[in-house]
Amino acid sequence: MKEQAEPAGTADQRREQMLRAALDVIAERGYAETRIADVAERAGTSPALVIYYFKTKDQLLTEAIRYSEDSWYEGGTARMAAIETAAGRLAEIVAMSCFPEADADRSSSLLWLDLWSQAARHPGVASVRQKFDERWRDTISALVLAGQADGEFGPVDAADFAVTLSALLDGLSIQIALGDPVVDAARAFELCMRFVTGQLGFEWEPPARRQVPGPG
Amino acid sequence: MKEQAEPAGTADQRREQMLRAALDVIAERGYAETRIADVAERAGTSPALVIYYFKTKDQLLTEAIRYSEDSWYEGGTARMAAIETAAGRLAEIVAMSCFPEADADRSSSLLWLDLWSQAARHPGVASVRQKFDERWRDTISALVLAGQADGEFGPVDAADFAVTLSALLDGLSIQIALGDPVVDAARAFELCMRFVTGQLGFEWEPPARRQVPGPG
DNA sequence: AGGGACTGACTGAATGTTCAGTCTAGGAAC
DNA sequence: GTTCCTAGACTGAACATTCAGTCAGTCCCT
Repeated sequence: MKEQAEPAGTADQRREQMLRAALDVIAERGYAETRIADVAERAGTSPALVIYYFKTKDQLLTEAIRYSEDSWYEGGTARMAAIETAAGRLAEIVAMSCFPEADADRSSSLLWLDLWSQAARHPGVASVRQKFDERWRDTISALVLAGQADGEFGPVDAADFAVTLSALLDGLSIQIALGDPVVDAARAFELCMRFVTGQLGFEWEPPARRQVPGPG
Repeated sequence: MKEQAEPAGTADQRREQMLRAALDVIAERGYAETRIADVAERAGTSPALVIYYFKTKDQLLTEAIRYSEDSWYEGGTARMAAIETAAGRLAEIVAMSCFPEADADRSSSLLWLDLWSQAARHPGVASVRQKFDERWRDTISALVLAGQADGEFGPVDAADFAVTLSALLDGLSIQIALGDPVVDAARAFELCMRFVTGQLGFEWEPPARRQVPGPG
């Protein structure tokens, strides 16, 4: 038995280890600049083994992105399930996009920029994004319908609202990810919540559990 | 004398010709996959000449992006100058983002995806984006103030509105650029105008000059 | 003649992928 | 219990290609 950095474990663990390593490197160097050798080094193995698990570099990176998006989404929905009101869950959705560093996988927003630009040319990445966006909009839409059924929200077209809100969140994420001096996470959150409450016609007070920027 | 595709002309013309060629290639292959040889071929010259004009590949691509953004912005503002009402000018702003193909430089929205992802790592590109966004938000903000002075628009914080609208436009541009089946240009335009009119409190009727999708 | 525009032929480094094996665990045969 | 065998995990060393950037020199205009 040889002692590696990690006990190596099963093949599935190895795969996941490599996916995480790939995400680390993508966050640091960007999708296009990520080399197999980097991923291998980060995972404590050789480039050959990386190719052994994922046939090509493209496949590795595409799977890594899917992995990241899935765990980001799952983490969020798990957190949402613990919230009582539809308004609170909607606030959580907005917070997920505005405060990415609060998540287990930090720097998901930087990853999105690469996801979008790669989706333009790589069909594999495009389908990841497509499914991800669809799921995301469906989540918002279902949440609106639930809130309307409860009488929390006013009447708006749920599908239209979902498209608009997700676009707004994407746009704000860009500014946050790129560190725009005018649009930091706190302001993005506030502006977004203002839009949401205005559209759906409800008042929102911070649940005092999650830290929210004080009044300006 | 050998006949090239173009008579070559002055050095400045050559530069611009190369910048245009670079934009063509970036649109086709993406920023990261763009090779000097591609640009040279498209411009009808040799790779060596491209390096002769732009010292490095980075410089070529960065300048190309700046060139594209500038001409997109200038084209838009020129068109806006011909519009009487603030509401009409605001509609033009929204249209600029939603119908990029109508512009001289098509496919500017695909370029944005690369711009954002490259801005995350390349300081040169980052500053292009930074200045571009600032100018864009200032334009919106000034327009809102003008409309308020004319009594066309209701009272909203111009700066907040500019941040929100520009983010919304960015987000919708992503969907349009990537050909999302749920969000085409017409729907994006309609949703965006609904947001704008709702926030600023004015009615908007298509000026009948620019083609706008008829009612559903 | 001289200088700027321009080129073909190179080079050197980077890097994805292949390949020919090595090592280990575990099961079957005896 | 020992031996043999196999499949899968894993590796070091190469291979093949791609591509940015260099250079020595040519052509043309003034």
